[in-house]
Amino acid sequence: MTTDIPKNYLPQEIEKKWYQFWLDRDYFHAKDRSNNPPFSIVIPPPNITGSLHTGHALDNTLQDTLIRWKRMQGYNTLWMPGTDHAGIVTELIMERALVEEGTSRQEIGREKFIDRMWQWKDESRGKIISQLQEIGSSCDWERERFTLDAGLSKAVRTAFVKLYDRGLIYRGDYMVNWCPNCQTAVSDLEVVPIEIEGNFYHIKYNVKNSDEFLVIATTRPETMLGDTAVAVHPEDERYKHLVGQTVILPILERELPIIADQYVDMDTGTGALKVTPAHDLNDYEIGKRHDLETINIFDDNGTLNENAGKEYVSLDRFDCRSKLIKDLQSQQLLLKVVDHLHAVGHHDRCDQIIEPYISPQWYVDVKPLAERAIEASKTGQITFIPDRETKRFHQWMEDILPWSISRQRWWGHRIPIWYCGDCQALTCTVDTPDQCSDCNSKNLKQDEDVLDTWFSSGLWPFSTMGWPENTELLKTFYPTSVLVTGWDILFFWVSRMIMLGLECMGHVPFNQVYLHGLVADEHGKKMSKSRGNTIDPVETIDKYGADAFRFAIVYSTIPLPYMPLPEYQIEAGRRFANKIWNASRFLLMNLEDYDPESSVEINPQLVDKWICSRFDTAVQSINEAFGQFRFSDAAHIIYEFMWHEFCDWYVEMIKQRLYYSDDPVAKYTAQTVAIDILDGTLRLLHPIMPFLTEEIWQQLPVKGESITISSYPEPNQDSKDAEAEMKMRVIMDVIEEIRSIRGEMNIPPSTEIEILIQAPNADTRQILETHLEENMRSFTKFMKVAIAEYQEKPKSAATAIIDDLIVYIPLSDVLDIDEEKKRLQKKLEKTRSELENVEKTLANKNFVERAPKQVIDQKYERKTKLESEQEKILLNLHMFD
RNA sequence: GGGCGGAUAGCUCAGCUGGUUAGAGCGGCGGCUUUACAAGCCGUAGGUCACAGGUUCGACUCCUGUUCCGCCUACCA
Repeated sequence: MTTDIPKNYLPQEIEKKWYQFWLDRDYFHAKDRSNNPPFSIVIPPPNITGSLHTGHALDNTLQDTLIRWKRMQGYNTLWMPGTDHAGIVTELIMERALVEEGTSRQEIGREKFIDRMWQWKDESRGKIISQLQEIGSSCDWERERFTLDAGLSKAVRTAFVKLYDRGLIYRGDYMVNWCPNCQTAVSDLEVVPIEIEGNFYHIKYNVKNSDEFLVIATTRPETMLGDTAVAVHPEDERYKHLVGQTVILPILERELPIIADQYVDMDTGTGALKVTPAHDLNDYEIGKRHDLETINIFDDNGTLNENAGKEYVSLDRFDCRSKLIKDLQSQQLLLKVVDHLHAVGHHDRCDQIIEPYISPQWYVDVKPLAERAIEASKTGQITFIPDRETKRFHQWMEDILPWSISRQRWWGHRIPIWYCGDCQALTCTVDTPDQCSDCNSKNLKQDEDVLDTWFSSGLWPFSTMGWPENTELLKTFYPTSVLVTGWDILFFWVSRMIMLGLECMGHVPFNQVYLHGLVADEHGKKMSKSRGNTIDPVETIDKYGADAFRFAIVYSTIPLPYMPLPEYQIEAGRRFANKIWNASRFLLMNLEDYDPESSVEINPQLVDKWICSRFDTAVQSINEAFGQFRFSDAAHIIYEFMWHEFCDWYVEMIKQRLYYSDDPVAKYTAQTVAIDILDGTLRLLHPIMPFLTEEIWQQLPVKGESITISSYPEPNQDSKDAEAEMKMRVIMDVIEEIRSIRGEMNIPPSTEIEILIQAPNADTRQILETHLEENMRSFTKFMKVAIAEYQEKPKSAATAIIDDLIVYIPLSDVLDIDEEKKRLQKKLEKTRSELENVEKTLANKNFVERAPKQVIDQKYERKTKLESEQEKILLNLHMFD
């Protein structure tokens, strides 16, 4: 047999071709208006930080799968793509580059720095988009957006002004999480507590005009330079008498009041607490209660300022700590140092230790927005999948704190607030004002800060569709259908979109939120660069092909927080692709005389009816699985059907008709059904493996321009054929038993055997007589099959028992009698133990009285079958005696 | 401190609202150059379903408790 179709599937040559084909035909472009129902997803915009990782591949594969599925179902689908400017992270990358060039952002200035950022954005964006295309993402590229685009910037200003006018945005001096490295405030969510092995430094504070002293235990001795009090618990007998007195702060010799406050825990440390209102959130609260002075001892970059005293000014905070410890030691004021394990906040973008720091910042009072968000979830306007995320969402929303939105950075949306140099009034408008809204002065200066990146991404579901204009696109696609993203950004992003969507649009931004797990390695450990267990998507696609990668991803997407994606799974994806390729190759090679236009009436045989029935079951379960976001299940079902039903059984069984049949209708029927099922299976699979399915589909004798816009299979009750499935079960059982004997008896496939079957039941006999022989030829070489109501057992034969059937395979001299005995003995044991269980159950009065009739009937049936089998096995075993 | 999830074959996971013999992928072992596929085909071995109770005629499945593992959240210096 000759063919020009390669023996192995070679994805590299195929993927680019079809992606371009799809783009050229504009298949991914959504219509602004359509009679078809809408289905829309906005992409979680990747940060323009360089390139994509496996997490992105996962996220976008799932979105593409859903979009392609819905597109094929006839929906007007919009997958809105784009990228995020990602403020701080991207700036850090640029700053590193500048340092390498021997300069810095301060040196080149704000304007030039921003220019450089835009250049970087163009490069990075291009790389990201091409990677998204490599994995096959069917985004509507004509609508691609970037968070700093003019349109989106207008949306940001509009949203800001709206919130400001409602009084929900305010500015003030508060204690924030300050990153001395990035020199900006960061949000609570960006601070990750990391356990570190620190120390408790026990420091002696002498009481003024007394011989007494207090011992203070602290993990951060350098902050003592900003101490303005010492606090004890009001009921602490050890210290009660000292309250109201004064201690002398070591080194600076400042006088500090001893105060009593409920906050102090008597059992922690020494029970005496140094109070540094400027550098600790709790101390800040104590300070407010007791009207204490607030002394800031740090500069923006984490070095000590002049308030720290001459000895320490300009030192880095950790150098200061070391020096201070030495100085205290030399003055005998450091009593002891104890190991102490405690959690310290680190900035998740740069890993530096966060400093609590008082500074002027802008805030959104999100409490009222959060209440609406909770309401939207409780009333079912928005649902989370998996359901456990709903609770997480509620908990966080209920305890929400004001959102600090100003960042002391340059790359981002500058806050639309202008300060008047004359009357000090604030002007907040969407369009850049040319005069003060209060006194009309032209002496205006815009706020230097930019907004938190999440502020602009929070508007993404509608800013990308043209808001604040009331566009056709918004009317058609807002609220979007589903948001697909990792559970780790539920608070960062999803929650903000929900709040801002409700506020700006009056509706939730999406009806469903599917939160997938994070990609892990084969041992369930999260993939991370520091662990060195990452998989590079580009390399993976080069090596295995995009479809194999996608299949592995969908197959692995389980509803757990971490999902293993081992390399062997991607290999399995490649093998699956190759299997489909070859099955298709085989069918295509057998279509030389096939005329799809033929008027010949097909005449389906048992296997044809069977595969159609099985296909229908697959169609039904896959549609259900996708509808419930059970991605792994969908992939399993299609894999099982394609490989183990279509390839292993159906294709094998029709070989007879394709190769040897002299009945043209029989052959034509096999071709027609095979092509039909292959066509349907490819369409089922297309959302998961778009390239391979398109390549094959284009070669099939089926009508249509592209599988991408063909229809997705729907369940069809008419295809269900329980009788065909039952009959095929009998045939398959017999074939499997024969194969098992061949395997265990080591009979080479080339050896022809004789098969004798005893089938006392007339119906079963009929099935075997009609269908066995023709369907068995592809599976085993035999010279003769004899089916009868009763068969005399040949002298030395291997025996298989299936229900009331006995299959004999005479093996005159080759039969290993001991092996055969062992085989039967094993089967007997299995049958006997199960039979005992069934008998025990049926002997139980309570069972017979209370169990449903259906279950009881099943048990009786099972019992009959087992008894029949046992009896026959025993009979055959006795023949050896 | 509060909350969530997990514990099933050597590894990673399925097993839905309790009901025949607990499955898959990968791996193991044995056999096949069968003309679609060795990235394949056939056969086969592995599990007292973490532990202890309870509900039930019946529990991997439901309930309670215990032990591990992972995660989220929280201001204990």
